[in-house]
Amino acid sequence: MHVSSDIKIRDKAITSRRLISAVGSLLAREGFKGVGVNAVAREAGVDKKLIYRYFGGLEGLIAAFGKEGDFWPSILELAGGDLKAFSQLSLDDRLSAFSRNYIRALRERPMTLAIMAWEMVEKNELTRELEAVREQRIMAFFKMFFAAERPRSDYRSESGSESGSDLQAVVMLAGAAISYLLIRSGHIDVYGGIGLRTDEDWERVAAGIDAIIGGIVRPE
Amino acid sequence: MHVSSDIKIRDKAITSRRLISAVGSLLAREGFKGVGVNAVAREAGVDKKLIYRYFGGLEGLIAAFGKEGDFWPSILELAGGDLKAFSQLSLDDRLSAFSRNYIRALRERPMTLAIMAWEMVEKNELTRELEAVREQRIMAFFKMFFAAERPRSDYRSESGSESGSDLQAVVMLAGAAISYLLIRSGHIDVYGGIGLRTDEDWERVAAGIDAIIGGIVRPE
DNA sequence: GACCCATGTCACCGGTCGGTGATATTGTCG
DNA sequence: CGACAATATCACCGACCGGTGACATGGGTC
Repeated sequence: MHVSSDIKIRDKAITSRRLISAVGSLLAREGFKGVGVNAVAREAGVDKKLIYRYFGGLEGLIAAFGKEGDFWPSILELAGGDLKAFSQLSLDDRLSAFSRNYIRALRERPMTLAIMAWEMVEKNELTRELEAVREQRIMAFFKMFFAAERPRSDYRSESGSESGSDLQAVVMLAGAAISYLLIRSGHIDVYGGIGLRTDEDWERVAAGIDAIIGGIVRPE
Repeated sequence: MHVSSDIKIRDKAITSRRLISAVGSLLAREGFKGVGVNAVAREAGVDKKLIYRYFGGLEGLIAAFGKEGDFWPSILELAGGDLKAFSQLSLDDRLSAFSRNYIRALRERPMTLAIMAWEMVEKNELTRELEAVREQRIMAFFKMFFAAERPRSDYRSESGSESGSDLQAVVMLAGAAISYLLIRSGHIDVYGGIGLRTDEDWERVAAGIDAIIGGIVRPE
C-alpha cells in the first residue's frame, strides 16, 4: 500500500534530520564541548549506532550539519538587504554599514559564534566548512564592493606604499577585531575598558570602526 | 643531620614545582584539552593524589600556575624596552611601535596564545588570572602613554562626537584584531586573503594597523 | 629508641566516553 | 503469505576520566 507519501516518511530521512538538528541545538545550548556521540544521540532521541550507520561517525555527522546549515551571513545580508542601494553608497559609508551589518548578523547567530569559538581551538569538518564558506563569501563580498571600486575611490595612502593592498588588510582587521570581541563576549563583559554587553556597547565598537574607516578612506 | 640544605629538598616544594611546570609544558605541547588531572600527574611523574593534597584540586593547581608564570608581556616589553624613549615618540609612532611589539611579544609566547585560545572557550582560574593581569596592564599602559597624552594630541573627530573615547576603542580594536589573527594562526594559514605565517605576513598586518593609526591620529 | 606527621604510592570507585556485534522491528516486494 | 533488507534498539566492550580511602615510607622531635 503505497499511501502516496505522507506519514510513512518516518525512516532514515527523518532520523538523519533529527541527528543533524540535534548537533545544532546541542551546539547552541552547550557549546562544542557538549557535542559528543552519546550526547547527540540522546538529544536526538535516537540510538547512537545510527550516527555510525548513516554518517560513518561523528565527524561525518558534523560535516553533514555543516553542509546543511547556513550559519554564515549571506552577501546580501552583509550588504544590508539591498545590493543596489549598498553599491551606491560612498566607500566609507559602505564600510561603515558593512561593519554594523556584520556585528548584527553575528549577534543574531549564537550558533555561528559557537562554531567560531570552536575554530579557535581545533579543526574539524564543521570548522573547515565554515572556514571555506566564510573565506569565499568574504572575498566575494570584498571584490564585489571594494576591490572593483578602487579605481574611482577617493582614498590614497600618503606614504609611497602601494595604494591598494591596505584596504583589504584594514577590512580584514576590522572583521578580525569584531569577531574576537563577539566571541569573547560569551565569557567576559569588558575588554580593555570596552563593554561587550549592551547594544550601546556594540554601537561604540561600530563607531570605533567608523573612526578607523574614516581615517583610512579620506586622509583629506 | 641537617645537611645544610642541598639534596634533602626532595619534598613538597619540589613536587609542587614539578606539578606546576607540568601544567605549563602540557599546555604548550597539547593545548588546554590535554590539561587533566591524570595527564598532569603523569607529566610530572607524580601521583595525582598530590594535586588534591597540595592544591585542593586541578583548579587550584591551575590557579597556582597562573600566579607563577609571567605569560603576559610587561609594560616595558610593550613599550619596546625603553620607557623614556617610547614616551618621547610621536603619538602615531607610539601606536605603531606598540602594535609591532604586541605582535612580536605574543608570537614569542605560544603558551600565552594557548591560554588565550582557552579563554575563548571557557572560564577558569587561569583565564581569570590572565584576564586580570592583561586588563590591568593594558589599561595602565594606555593611561600611561595615551590617555595622558590626549590634551596635547593632534587628532580630533570631525563629527560632533566626544573627541576622547575613540582612541581607546581604536587601540583595543587593534589589540583584538591582532589577538584574533594570532590565535587563529595556530590552525589556519590565511584569513580573508591575509597570510598568517611568515614574518612578512605579520609585517603586512602591522602595516595595516599603521594605516589605521595614521588615519586616526592625523586626519589632516 | 619510640613516636608522629608530612610525604608519597597504590588500588579502587562510579561515571562517561567512543565504538560495535547481536538482535528485534518494520516496510516492501515477489 | 513469506522472504528479505532496511531501520532501529539494546547490551556490552575497553579506555579513560576525576576523585578518594587505605596504606607504605621516611625524616624530625622527644
